[in-house]
Amino acid sequence: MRPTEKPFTLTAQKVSCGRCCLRELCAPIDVTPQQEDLLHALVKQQHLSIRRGDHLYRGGMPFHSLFAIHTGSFKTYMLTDDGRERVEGFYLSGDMLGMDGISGDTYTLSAVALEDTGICVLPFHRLEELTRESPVVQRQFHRMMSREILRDKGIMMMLGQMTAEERLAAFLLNLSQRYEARGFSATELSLRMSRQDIANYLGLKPETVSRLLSRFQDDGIIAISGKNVHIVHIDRLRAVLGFGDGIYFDQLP
Amino acid sequence: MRPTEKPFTLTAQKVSCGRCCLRELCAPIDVTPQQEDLLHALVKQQHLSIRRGDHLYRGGMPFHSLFAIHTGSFKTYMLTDDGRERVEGFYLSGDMLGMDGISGDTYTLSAVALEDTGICVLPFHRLEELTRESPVVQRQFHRMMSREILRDKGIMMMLGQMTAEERLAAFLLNLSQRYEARGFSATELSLRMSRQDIANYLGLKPETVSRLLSRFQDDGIIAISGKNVHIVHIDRLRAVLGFGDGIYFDQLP
DNA sequence: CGTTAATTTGACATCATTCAATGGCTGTGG
DNA sequence: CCACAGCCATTGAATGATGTCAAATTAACG
Repeated sequence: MRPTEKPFTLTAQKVSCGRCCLRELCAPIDVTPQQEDLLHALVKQQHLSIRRGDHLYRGGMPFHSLFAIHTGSFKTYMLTDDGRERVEGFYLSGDMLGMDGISGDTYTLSAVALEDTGICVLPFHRLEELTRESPVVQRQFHRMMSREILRDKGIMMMLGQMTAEERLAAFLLNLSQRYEARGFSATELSLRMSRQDIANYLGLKPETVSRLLSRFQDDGIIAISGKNVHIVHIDRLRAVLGFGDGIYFDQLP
Repeated sequence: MRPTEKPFTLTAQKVSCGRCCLRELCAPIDVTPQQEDLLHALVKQQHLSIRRGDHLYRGGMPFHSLFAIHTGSFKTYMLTDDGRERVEGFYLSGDMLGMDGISGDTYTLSAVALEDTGICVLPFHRLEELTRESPVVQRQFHRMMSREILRDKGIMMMLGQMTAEERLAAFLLNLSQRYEARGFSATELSLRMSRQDIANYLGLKPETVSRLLSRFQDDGIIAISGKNVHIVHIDRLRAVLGFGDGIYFDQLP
């Protein structure tokens, strides 16, 4: 029926935040080399490799550390009382994971690798010590947490008042923006998550996501080849959102 | 058509966190009297009265302070690009406002008083100083921010996978829980916000909220008299939610 | 290469919205 | 105190978007 498009490849590999996997803690203010050294001292001790499908942490596990994604991507989800899962977010290289654990002694969400990944471990008590020593690091850490709050507000906005079509457009544009910030192409997306995960995240059913992707393709806005999505007309995708640029529905530019 | 029920009155006035309006910063761990004095020194300098309908802050205003609600209630909302508003939350006495401003130099949301209110001002740079001096205060502040994140995750869960009926039940149960924690009746709610605000918050239309309230009343679960809602069978209201107790859709017990 | 799971697509049902009309409350000024 | 205006809330009927169920196709993986 619909022609199978040629497969796409990602065009670059480097993370935008220079030599640092602590994008979240460094951005948007440039920290001094000295402060960056402090942060690196924090993380360079412990690295972990998590294979696709394995968990970085699970809800209920004791909380000790935050994690910065060095390479790869994760999804986080929350289990409902009756055992279903609710996808909370997708995290790419440079993103910080584990902030859901700070308020209690345990993690609330679960984080599972969408591909083979490398992550940096930040013992939280060390980070707290560090923030007491350096007001700049403290401020950055607070900004990071507040940014997570804003991101969630943005998702709430999406879930609360966007149509299915708008949600999917916002999702694709958000990914595009984040890929671009990491040095990948903004128009050739490699979706690491299943349609079901996307649907769950957007508060929709997989069938709806599938239908909408097909509709976008029929309209010539995107071209799909399995997990690869080529954004043909990013302006028309933005037009689907009307005025809502998705600036708030965001995970750090 | 439906009989007008007798009006209800709230049964108590006191805030649960003793002499402190900093519920969020004190809970759930008991701070020592000494630490509490520190916190009080923070806030006792500045108090504000905001009248019903007036704004505590607006999106775009420069961020300097957090606010603890002493008496009264607020709603927060975000303006969309085309001028409509999206209600983000309702805040009661003891709740903290303004955390949306930490990540930038300006507030992102706007906060408007739903009734005449009294609030305590916490200059953020003072709070940051304080957290550098006291690891306990620091931890509490981090918990508070993380709790805001969890709360938002809970709302996302609601918006993402609950039906309209479940959302309204969750909303009423959440309010009930929070009223009770503040020494009010858990079954006699005085809704300070309009139906439109409720609908907006829940991602629904006012007509739907109105219809569902009527249905709950017809079913004998609640009794409505204008802005006063009497929960007749709180267990049946919980049953509407199935297993989801709304434990995550919460604003500190 | 075969088995299994994921995705796509169609037909239909359902829930929530939209449009429209009525009724009730609140605050204001005479 | 009453009357009026304006907004908010309720209710009904019809529409439309998204979910449900089922089947066919494709992709994933050992």
